[in-house]
Amino acid sequence: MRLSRLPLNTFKEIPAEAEVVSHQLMLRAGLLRRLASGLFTWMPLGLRVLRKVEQVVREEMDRAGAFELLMPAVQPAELWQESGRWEIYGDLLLRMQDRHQRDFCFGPTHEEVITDIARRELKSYKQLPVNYYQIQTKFRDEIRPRFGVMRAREFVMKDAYSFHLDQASLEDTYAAMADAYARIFTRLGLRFRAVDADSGEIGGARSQEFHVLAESGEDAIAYCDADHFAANVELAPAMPPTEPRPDASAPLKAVDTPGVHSIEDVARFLKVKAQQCLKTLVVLGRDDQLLALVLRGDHELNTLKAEQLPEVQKPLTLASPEQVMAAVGCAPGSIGPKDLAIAVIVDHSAAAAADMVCGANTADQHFTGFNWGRDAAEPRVADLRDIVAGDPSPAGGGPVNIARGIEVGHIFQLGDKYSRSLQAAVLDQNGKEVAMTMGCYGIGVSRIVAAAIEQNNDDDGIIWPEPMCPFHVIIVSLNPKKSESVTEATDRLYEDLQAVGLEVLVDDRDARPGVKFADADLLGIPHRVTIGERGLKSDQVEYRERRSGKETTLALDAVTAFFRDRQG
RNA sequence: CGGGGCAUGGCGCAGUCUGGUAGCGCAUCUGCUUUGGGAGCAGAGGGUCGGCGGUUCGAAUCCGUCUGCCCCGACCA
Repeated sequence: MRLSRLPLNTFKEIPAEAEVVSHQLMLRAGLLRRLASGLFTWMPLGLRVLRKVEQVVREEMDRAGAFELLMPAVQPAELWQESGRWEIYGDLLLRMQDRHQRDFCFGPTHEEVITDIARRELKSYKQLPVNYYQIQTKFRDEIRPRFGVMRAREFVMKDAYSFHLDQASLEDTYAAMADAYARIFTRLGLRFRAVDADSGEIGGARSQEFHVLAESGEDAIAYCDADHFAANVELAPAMPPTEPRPDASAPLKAVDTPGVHSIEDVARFLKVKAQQCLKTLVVLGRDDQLLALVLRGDHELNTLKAEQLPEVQKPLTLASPEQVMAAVGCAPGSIGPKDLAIAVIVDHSAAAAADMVCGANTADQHFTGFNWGRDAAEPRVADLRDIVAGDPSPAGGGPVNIARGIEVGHIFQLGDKYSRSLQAAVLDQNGKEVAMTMGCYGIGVSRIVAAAIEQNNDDDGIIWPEPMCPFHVIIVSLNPKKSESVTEATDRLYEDLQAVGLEVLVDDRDARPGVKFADADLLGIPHRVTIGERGLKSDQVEYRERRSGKETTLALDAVTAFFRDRQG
């Protein structure tokens, strides 16, 4: 492709609307343009990247034995009513009517449609298992689209759905998909991690997320390299301390703490560490009874874990200050477990600590030297907190680390949720009708592009992993208008490199060298060959690798061989 | 949906408080010079100042209202 023909607009300045680096760079490099909130046009160079990702995904899905099909983006309401999700899905579902006032939606996902296909096409256990997939545009009317294509409303997703006679068969395909996903992200040249995950709204037994590791990631992942443990922090169990609780050594003492409420304030005021404090959170329980959850001051409440408790109302809701005042007689900032009028559940770590600081259930007072068993009954304990770096791995391999990641894939064992509601059944060996068991497997194709940039960029721009670069090589032609020899050498190299299978972008624009170098860096093309009159005098050109910035001089005649050897 | 912010040529912004004939940088076009890391000079084009209403002799500026967008929280590929 010749840049002199491609209307490419790059920006020096960062567009005000872009918060994260991938969004900024995609706009600056002219890969992406915004149409409306959460809606984007993939410009020619951006689309090339998207297509490459699609192709890797497609090849690995095919290799794993899945069959590609393409379902409609627009879906009739009847199917969604049948599954019960027409009501449940809420405003995330973009609804519309046709000219006959019949209800439709723009598909945010395709369980209903694929299950409809399955119940029509699959009649016998002999046809199972089968795994269908598509690469297609979804629409989810997100409350707050952001980060460009990372969380767009319209986005490209690979979604696969497998159908099975039994759980064992599902587990085989699930494992094959986990394997295929690992191959996909490896092939794309991304640093990633597969983690145990919450199955969320979709429901079902097992689920794993695939995260591209990046500082800017929205999710926190706990992992331990020694034992291969990896889980979303949402889900990672925090192990109870193995050390027994130290004996009480300090007397219980009430101290005045005027205007001191948050753990941070309390710790500073009393000159103790946050981990010497108890944090008491009051939440709504079942039957609207209030319930106190107690954590160590340096720990965070884990919503999912709290919601697992039978006493806790789901979704987890913090009690209002008024409710707290009415139930225990003081404001939320002064609550502690001693003589508390409501039920108390304590995190393992908080229960294993002695001589703690906690609220005194009286305005502007805290206790120091609080001890379980002495100052309050031995509490009911549970795992209530987020795992933190340094906690022991649940798999026993040593301390965990915390990394940040961008979720780009998610695989689920669905079970029979949809096959039951939509009555997708086959006849088994005994001629008996059984609901099929399902799995579903998603990859955010367009999100991968943004995630790759988040993981691979520097001050000068994007650094594409080679498997997803829009072009392998950019030839920067210096002052082609002025120099016949430069133009000739450029054209010849352009042909030669393409002939050995490379995708080549030629910067033959009538622009100054600095502009071309800056754009080449911004675009993130992995390899750059600079042809200028100066070097040509001795038949030499310059090669520069984008990622390392390393430059070498090559003989013009040797460039093609250089790349051919590199390709191996 | 709750909280905060913004809306002025394609992009980034000033001007708004204190009403008085819309400006800067980048980009674009022309010419000359320049040409190995985002050139210089000279000139040019391009804006109903988000929409609607109001106040005023006069509104980008004040008031009201609507819309769009961005950021922070609960969901997700």
